[in-house]
Amino acid sequence: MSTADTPSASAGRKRADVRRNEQKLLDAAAAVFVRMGIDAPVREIAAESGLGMGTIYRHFPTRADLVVAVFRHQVDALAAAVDAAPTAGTPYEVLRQWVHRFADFLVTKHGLAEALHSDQAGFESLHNEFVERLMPVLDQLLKASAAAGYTRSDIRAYDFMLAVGNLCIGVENFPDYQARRMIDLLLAGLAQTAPASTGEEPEQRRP
Amino acid sequence: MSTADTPSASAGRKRADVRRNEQKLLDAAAAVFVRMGIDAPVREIAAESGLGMGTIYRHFPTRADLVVAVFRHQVDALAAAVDAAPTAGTPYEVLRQWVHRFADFLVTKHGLAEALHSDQAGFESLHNEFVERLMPVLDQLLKASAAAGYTRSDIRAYDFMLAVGNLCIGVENFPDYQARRMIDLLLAGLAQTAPASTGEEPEQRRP
Amino acid sequence: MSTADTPSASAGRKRADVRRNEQKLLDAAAAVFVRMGIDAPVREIAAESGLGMGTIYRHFPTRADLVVAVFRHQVDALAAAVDAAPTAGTPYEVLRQWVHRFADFLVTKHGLAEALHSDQAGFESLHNEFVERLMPVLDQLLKASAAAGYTRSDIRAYDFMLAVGNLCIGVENFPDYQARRMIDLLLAGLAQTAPASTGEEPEQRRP
Amino acid sequence: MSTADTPSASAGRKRADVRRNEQKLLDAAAAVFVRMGIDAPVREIAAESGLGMGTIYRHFPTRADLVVAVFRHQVDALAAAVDAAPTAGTPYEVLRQWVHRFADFLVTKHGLAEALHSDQAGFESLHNEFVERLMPVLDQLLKASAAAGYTRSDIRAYDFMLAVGNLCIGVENFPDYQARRMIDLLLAGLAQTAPASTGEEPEQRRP
DNA sequence: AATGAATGAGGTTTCATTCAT
DNA sequence: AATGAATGAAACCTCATTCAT
Repeated sequence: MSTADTPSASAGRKRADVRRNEQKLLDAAAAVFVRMGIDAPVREIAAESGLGMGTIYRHFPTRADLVVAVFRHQVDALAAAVDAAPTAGTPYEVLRQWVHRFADFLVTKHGLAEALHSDQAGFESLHNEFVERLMPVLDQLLKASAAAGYTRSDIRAYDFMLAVGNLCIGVENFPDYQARRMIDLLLAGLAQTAPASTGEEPEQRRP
Repeated sequence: MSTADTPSASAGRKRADVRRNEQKLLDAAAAVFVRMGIDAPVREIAAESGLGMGTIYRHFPTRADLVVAVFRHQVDALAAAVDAAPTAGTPYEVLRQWVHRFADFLVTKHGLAEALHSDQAGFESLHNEFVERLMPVLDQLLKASAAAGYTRSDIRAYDFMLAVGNLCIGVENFPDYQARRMIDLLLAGLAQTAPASTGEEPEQRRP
Repeated sequence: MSTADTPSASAGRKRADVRRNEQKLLDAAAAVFVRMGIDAPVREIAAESGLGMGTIYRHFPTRADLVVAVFRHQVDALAAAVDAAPTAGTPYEVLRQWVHRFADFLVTKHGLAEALHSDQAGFESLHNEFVERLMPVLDQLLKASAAAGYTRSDIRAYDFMLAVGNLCIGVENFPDYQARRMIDLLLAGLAQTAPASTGEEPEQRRP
Repeated sequence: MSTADTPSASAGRKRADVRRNEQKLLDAAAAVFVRMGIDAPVREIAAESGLGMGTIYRHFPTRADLVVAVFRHQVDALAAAVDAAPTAGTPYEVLRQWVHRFADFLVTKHGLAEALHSDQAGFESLHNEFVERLMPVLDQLLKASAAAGYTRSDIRAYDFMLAVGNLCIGVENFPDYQARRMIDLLLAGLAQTAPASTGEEPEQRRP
């Protein structure tokens, strides 16, 4: 009666603990992933989190579950970013900014870009998660830009997304590699639409 | 001059055996790398080659040594290709063809593109090998194309090489991913030189 | 007199709950034992019962306690069977029927016969339970049959009980094994008493 | 030439070592099986043998392989025993002696009798090994005894063998259990053939 | 009294690497 | 020089059991 669904002191407390532990795990995993890559030993994550190994298995039966969970937040944010942005510029510029934000995300998570394309069994779900959440967003951006005549319309969001992801690989291991420039190059290639054919487009593109 | 380094009859014979074994190992490793990836168990390679594991370690103390050796031949061929090619087209076309040949090479070697950017200790030498052998070639091609006005001149061969390599990652695991189109996009970005600023360039570019 | 030990209304209610839970546990355990054997994970039983694991430990601190409790009912029934039976035949026939009923019991409980002779620490109590409850019964049957001249009198109930139990082992894993025939063989061996000592017995035995 | 197939010093030595190690493993496993049962940790056996765990897996990939190997010798001896014995008595007596020797074997190997009927995956091979090697022998003994009129002819060697094996279970855990007497009881049951038909047999049986 | 999250010992298995022959 | 047996560290995963709520 009284305890309806108000998180009562006792029931609520327990749930809070559990959630806190899950957060600890996610934080620890994120840290360890940065330090040792996505294949880090479970024990390492357990140690980092201060929790037991069994707890990890309870929360995330599969390594992929953990990886997906670790990054879900940021993937969500990324997916939401496109709506939040107050259309700061041309569709092409919006696209460009989002792509770089995507790259930011990948680059700051050591091993994430690599894991995205891993052939390791069990990482399909990670790949899928990204594709399902982000590809629609990117697709929308690409279509808008193409519709406005800024970019080619024959590039698939899937390919483009993976390509950007791939270009981020190795940034940390080879500090001399300038992934950003390559991403810009790819974006430039996108912009190089069948240009001078009519001559009107340029004005359209650069008003 | 040529045979000068043949020691004695017996020693020479030995050397032939050794060299034959080395070749066996390289062939076996190449086959296994295709089958199981670049991280295949040493024992697997030993079995494939018909030789003992100890022999592998004698010849190639480090896994990277073996990997480098396995691909050196093809790297050499790639490096030589640029001279051999009878300038079949514009510098940009030559560049384009070489880049795709490079991609061919990476894509057909399961796991090679990945290994190139691996952070696994011991794979720097593989990276270095590629950089040392191929970057000069690519640099030359880029410079030629830029000098002829086809492409931007502010792109470093190092970045471009790694970028192309990166774009090849995942081809086998995600068959839907069309790496070639993305490589072409990158090349297109390269071509999109500082464009309509003067208006003369276009003629220069497509004579 | 009878309800004298009911404490207070509230406490009594509690007790009812507790008893109900205990029954749930016993039912669940019985089901799980059949499904997964006597060593089934505690969690499995908890899940089956709808109760928590801690509750199991409260009621049955030791696995053996649970096992014993699960089967106590049927052990009791078996112990009682001898009185209930309206002496349907010769003492030997009564003995034989009881032995087969005992075998029925063991065979239908997956893993019970095995557990009875397990060296796993903690199963002594199971063994003891069986010995304490059933051996007296069997002893009585054996003595009656021997006294009537049907069977040897030099066989201990303890040995015989364990032997019958043992003969039931493997019935499920090796469907070709015909435990019943072997039990009958054992019973036949029992009947082969030191024969013609007096001369009257034989007629009595095989009329 | 000279090294034909004579176990040369170098080649022969290695092989000898390997064999010696295998023997060490078998001895160690036998000891550990006695001490801790047939499910003893691999590490324990490794420790006992003074060899590494990997060596065990090399020699005996499966636990069952090891178990079978440990007991093969004695199984062989048991299988051979029937021929070696200089027919010391009636067929029934020969049968009886062999059965007891079989029991000796099982009883002295802690956990063997249990393992023979284990439902643990992977022990089928142990069961099979026993059945294949020993059942024919027992079958022959049973048939001989039956043919000479000493015993019933309707008992299958398979059942009888398993029964004897079963009766040995628990000898060590329950020192009060007299398995031998039960085996004799089973044998007695076997002998109690449809006797009184002629009346001569009894004399024949107990001269 | 009940719950079930957390713990971590314990067992398994794989493979890179060494080294005696 | 070649061999491959041996080693053992590492990683995985499962549950019995405890204990805070």
